[in-house]
Amino acid sequence: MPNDIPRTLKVLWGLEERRTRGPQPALSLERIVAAAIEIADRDGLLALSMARLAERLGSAPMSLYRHVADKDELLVFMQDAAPGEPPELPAGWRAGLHTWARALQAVYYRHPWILQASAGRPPLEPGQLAWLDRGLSAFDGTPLNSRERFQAVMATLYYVRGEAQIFAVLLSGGSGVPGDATRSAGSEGSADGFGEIISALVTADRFPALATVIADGLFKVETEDGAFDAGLARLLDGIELLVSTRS
Amino acid sequence: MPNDIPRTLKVLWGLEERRTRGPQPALSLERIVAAAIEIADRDGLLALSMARLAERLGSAPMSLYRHVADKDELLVFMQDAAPGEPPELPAGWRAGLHTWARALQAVYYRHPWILQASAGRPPLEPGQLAWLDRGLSAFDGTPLNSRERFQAVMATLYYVRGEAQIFAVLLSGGSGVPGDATRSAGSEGSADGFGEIISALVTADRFPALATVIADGLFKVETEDGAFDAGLARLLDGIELLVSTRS
DNA sequence: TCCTAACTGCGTATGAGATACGCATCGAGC
DNA sequence: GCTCGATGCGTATCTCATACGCAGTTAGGA
Repeated sequence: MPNDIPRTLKVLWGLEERRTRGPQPALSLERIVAAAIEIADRDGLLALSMARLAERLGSAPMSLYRHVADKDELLVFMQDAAPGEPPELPAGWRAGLHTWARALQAVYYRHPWILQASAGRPPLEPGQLAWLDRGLSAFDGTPLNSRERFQAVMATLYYVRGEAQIFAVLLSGGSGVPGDATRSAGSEGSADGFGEIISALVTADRFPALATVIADGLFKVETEDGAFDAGLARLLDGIELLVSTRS
Repeated sequence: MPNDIPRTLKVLWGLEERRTRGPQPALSLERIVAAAIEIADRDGLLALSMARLAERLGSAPMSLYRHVADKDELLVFMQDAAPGEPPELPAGWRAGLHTWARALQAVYYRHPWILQASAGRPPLEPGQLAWLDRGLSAFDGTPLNSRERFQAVMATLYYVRGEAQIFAVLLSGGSGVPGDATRSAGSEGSADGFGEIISALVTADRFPALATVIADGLFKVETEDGAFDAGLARLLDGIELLVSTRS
């Protein structure tokens, strides 16, 4: 059964034995992954090439391949390491899940490339699963059954990822589109400009419902933080309804 | 004001005038985009190169650049066109939003590459906005205000995208990870294998909450369809609570 | 009617990037 | 000291996106 486990996961879970033969390694998986995360954080995933990474580490490009099968594997390692330890959760499932969601959001805002790199499959890396476990733990002592807990946490995960996918790069200073200036000089990251563009394009005859919403000034009043919590509150309300049904 | 609008958007919104001088175009933006979507659907985003695309169209690679500024622009055009028209919604905001979510899910399952390609910014393309508008229209006649409607629809969008990002490639037949066989011969796409791998790796001492959930057989019993609706129901319940508060 | 400017298609060339292959070197344990 | 399993890395190959410029095409004005 452990034979079906791909090499990448074996390494992550510490199932691969380390030999102690050759010369003192100048490189290590940890150093490589840390440097790669640094580059991706600062300059985006596109800026992360094996050559640039090697340069940062003071080694030759091909040396990296002694520690990493290929670039895809490196990306998996990065995604495993970048989130770090999940936070301690306060008592009460709702407060706990909210804290969890916020912490996860912070992860994605700090490492927006995770959302571009993530594979189309359930999480299997220990780093990811630690967060999932922590999220599930919010429901300890709750009448929800396993399936309900899992669905609640996954729904929250989806919400956080969806929000971050749209706003993370934007608000943490990356290049959106307006003007295309690859980092607008003045306001370090904001969703302004989108309001203007969208207002100029959306007309009531073609998009009536949207035009109304825009006319009400959606893109000006609220901070994205407020919007995040407001949308999340709907989901938590729904979960609360289920919890009280089971009680 | 329309000056701040990047060329890509101008083309999409039909704001760019077409000249009528030169020879009969053998290529057209529509043909290019359609062929590109076809390739990405069938073989994945990685298989979409300008060379392969040109070959499919029976032209030379550089010819494409007469119609598309660069590959990024092509991806934006593809994302605008692929979803097609949003569905008509049944009466009642809840039924409407549910129908909308399902249709959107189908879009992502049919075109999983959209989620890999999507830019980190609010949607500005007419194709995307048509869907957003349709989603918002579900709340016509409802006591919710603009902000509440918008947040409800965005939350639903996040949910759908999050779910699809994990399961779309998987269930529509792409390569997940287990075995790495780039398309397991037998069962055309399924989440099996993940259950086995995850059970083998997750231990109660390290991930207690997760281990319990897994022990209860999460990865076997339910169809992903059922799970999708169940999680979505939580969100809709929460929205319903808000609606009834406002009534 | 013919000329020309605005287009179109595309051949060639460049430069980035991932990575296969094989050599030279190192050092723990026999 | 020898040896075998590492390690670092130079070189070479292949895939890609895309800049540049030439050549053919045609609508509309002279």
